[in-house]
Amino acid sequence: MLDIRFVRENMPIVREAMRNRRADESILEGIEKLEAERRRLIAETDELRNRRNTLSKEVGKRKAAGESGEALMAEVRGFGEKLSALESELADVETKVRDVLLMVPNIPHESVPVGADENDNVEIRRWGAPRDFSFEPKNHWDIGESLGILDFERAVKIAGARFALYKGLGARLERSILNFMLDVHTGEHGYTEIFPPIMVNSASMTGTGQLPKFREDLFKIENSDYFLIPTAEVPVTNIHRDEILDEKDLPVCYTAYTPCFRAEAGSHGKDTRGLIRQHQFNKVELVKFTTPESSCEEHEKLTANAEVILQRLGLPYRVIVLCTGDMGFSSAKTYDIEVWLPGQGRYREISSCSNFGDYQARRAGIRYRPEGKKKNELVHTLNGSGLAVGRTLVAILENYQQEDGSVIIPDALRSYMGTDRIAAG
RNA sequence: GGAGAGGUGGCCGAGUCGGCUGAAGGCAACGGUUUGCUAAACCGUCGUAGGGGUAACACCUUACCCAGGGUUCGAAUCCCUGCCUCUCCGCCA
Repeated sequence: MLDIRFVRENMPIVREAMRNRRADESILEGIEKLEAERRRLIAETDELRNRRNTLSKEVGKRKAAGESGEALMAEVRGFGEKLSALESELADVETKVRDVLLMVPNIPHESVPVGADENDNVEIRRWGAPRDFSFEPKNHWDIGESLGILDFERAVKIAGARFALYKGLGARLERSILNFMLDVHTGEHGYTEIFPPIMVNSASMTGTGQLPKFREDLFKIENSDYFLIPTAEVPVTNIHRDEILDEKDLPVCYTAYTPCFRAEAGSHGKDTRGLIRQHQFNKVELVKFTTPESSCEEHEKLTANAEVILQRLGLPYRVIVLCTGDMGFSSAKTYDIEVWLPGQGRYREISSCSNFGDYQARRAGIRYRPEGKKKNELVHTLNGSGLAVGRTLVAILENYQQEDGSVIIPDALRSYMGTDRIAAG
């Protein structure tokens, strides 16, 4: 959420940001009047309350002095109605202002390229070279099924479309990948491991920005206020909701493995086969809380931390910066890491690393005490996948497939797998 | 699931029969004095948010003692509902 004061004083900037994002500017209609009204009502109610409080104290004094406060009491009695009318009017206006603010996306960082859609994203760098195949590379679902390590048909029977069943070395590969990732991030990159609840309440979903705007993307548990998390970002960022952190503890860096659940509303027909787009998938997430001064630097580091995983696994990838039109709602700047998939002959997203600035922190009330200053300030929050586990498995199957149908296990995973190859039979 | 107890500032903890309590006291923290250094002692500061105000401070004011309602001239203090925590019993992994 943006600061109402910032919005009020910088309307042109806000409007331009929304235009650049292809967001619907019309929700800003009337916000200035509402905000002026809000402040007018605050002044009015405060004034009335002040008079009431003063007179009520006077009643107390008179009673203590043995006099009757009846006359005053009668006078103040009349305040009640006026006051509650004003209060409900104010509450109403405040809700309206807040509702608008919750629908306004973050302002893109100045370094973000302006663009309409994914075609305007800008590639920053590439690592590794796609391998030359002496045969026609297969896609991962064919590889997985013929090796007997992925079973999509039975997953449909058990749950439905967009679910997968991993079996034998397939299940083990998934587990190996996520353990490897966690070991690298905790052991080498200094992140603290978290294993959070994977169902959260609506306050947490609002804190990180999934609610109210993206409800249809979430799975909701019936007869409760619980939602299945779409990413560990939600529970992990909300660890410090409504807290004030010490500057000396910053940056706070967490990594968490969790299953993630997404309704994938509006993506009918996209990636219907294979593991790319599932209702349930595993992800290792990286989350940071930093000072405003260091958030850009920490963003680069976080992205680099995710890249290391691909490098260790020998998977070619590229990093792109999302343009204004393709960025997520709460993000100020996002790098996507895309891994090369020979089966598809193109790069596919495997990680998305975002700097949210103070946008989530304001919603979620996450602040810190700057050393030497009196005033608390909002932290900056960042997160990124480090990485999506299922898609990493896809990339390994496709990049390391052999002509005989077997798959070589990358060196980094062999100790986890207990084998160097997955072969049929 | 049954029966009790409770939710106060960064932490601990007091708040009498509702008024002068934004909240005693302690700890921690910060600034200072003292000290050969450390420790100790002493003095002071020390919640958050909104609005007004200021060049910026100062300052004024409102709200907040789990949340939401209610009673009252006036509520941390009384009543109701919800959420959460703890203890005991039962049950289950």
